[in-house]
Amino acid sequence: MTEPTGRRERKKAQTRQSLADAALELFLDRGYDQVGVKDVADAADVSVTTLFKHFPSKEALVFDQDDDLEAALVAAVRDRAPGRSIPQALREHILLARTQLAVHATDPRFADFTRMVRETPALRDYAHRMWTRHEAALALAIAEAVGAPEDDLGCAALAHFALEARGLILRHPEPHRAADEAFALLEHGWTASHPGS
Amino acid sequence: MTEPTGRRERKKAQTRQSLADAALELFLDRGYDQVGVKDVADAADVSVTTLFKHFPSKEALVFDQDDDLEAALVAAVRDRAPGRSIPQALREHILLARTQLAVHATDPRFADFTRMVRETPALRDYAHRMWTRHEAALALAIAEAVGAPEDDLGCAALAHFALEARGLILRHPEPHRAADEAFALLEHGWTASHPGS
DNA sequence: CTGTAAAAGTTGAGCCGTTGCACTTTTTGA
DNA sequence: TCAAAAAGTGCAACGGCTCAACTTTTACAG
Repeated sequence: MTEPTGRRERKKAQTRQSLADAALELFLDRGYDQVGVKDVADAADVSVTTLFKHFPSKEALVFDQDDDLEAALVAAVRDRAPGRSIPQALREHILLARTQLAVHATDPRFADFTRMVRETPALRDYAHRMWTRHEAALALAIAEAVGAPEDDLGCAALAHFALEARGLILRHPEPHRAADEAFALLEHGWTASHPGS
Repeated sequence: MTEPTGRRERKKAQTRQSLADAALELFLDRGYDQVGVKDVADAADVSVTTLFKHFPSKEALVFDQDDDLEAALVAAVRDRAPGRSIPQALREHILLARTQLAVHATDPRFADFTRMVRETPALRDYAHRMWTRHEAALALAIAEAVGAPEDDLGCAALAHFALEARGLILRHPEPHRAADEAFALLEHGWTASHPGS
């Protein structure tokens, strides 16, 4: 009984799912700021306190756990195609992962969802924090990839800028072009001091 | 009577000052999160409603108006010493302005103040927003300085990264070294596509 | 099975920052 | 002198979030 532990966790997961579903439904329908946590709790037929036992904040109702995010980020650097520079690998990863932290990327209303996140300050900031939280891990991965000391400032700077580039990219009407330009800048600055790819 | 308008504005300014002083005192004494707006209002002998007539939020009690900030930022680019690159000018400006958005830079407890801002998430985020709010203006100033179109992506990227570099710099134990490294990266990436300084 | 104690879940009351409203007082300028 | 503007006040309320207490469910010993 180590993995699919009992019938209890199932109910718990179900309640959690009901909350996430109700929240997405209401938020997309009326707008994030026009829906209170009480509305979500009522729609899922639980109390507000119960809601906060499942999700640490109102914003978290919309995002899934970010555990994989860090691993994927580190892997993008470590397992990059041979000959590909680290900034290039990061540009690619960020453009791809852009659509991956949603609750359900397969939902037909996915476009509405991303628009809501982009236009709601609270959600935008929350998503941004989910990324920057892994800055230290990314800096370490970069340092390992180039054989630099683990607290190397150049690696820390690249990690910082690469993650912050996301904000610039997402709010631009042509994300792909913005990414190219932003990472071209990092690419040149980076290879100047790290000749090896 | 255009400038030192009457005795009324004096009282208003005085009330405002009382609030800022009381807030700083209490925050440094007990810690930002351990003091409620009610405590500050009581200490300044006004009602909570009045407090919010003077300051738009609890965080704003600690920072002065940021009107000059944008002008100084633009000026740092426009009036930089001849031969000095834009990234270099920005590095210098950010290192200098680092200590300038406080209420009273002359206060003997200034070190405690900066430490509090650095360690209190709400204040750290607020200060960060004060900076990034002027990103568009900075991007425009850069574009003008190099004769690029006003929506040039490279200029926007440099503006974005330069302002975001602040976070990296402030949390590092040796801000000066961190600034050198971060802006060296930007410098190389920037001059690669903008040969003229 | 049964009894029991920990764990999980739930609840209502309440804190904190913030806003709106109705009202009094002060200042200003005609 | 009078009226309009502005500053201040108290109160009630809202939204996000937490706490202490209570009820259910599960796990396990006998």
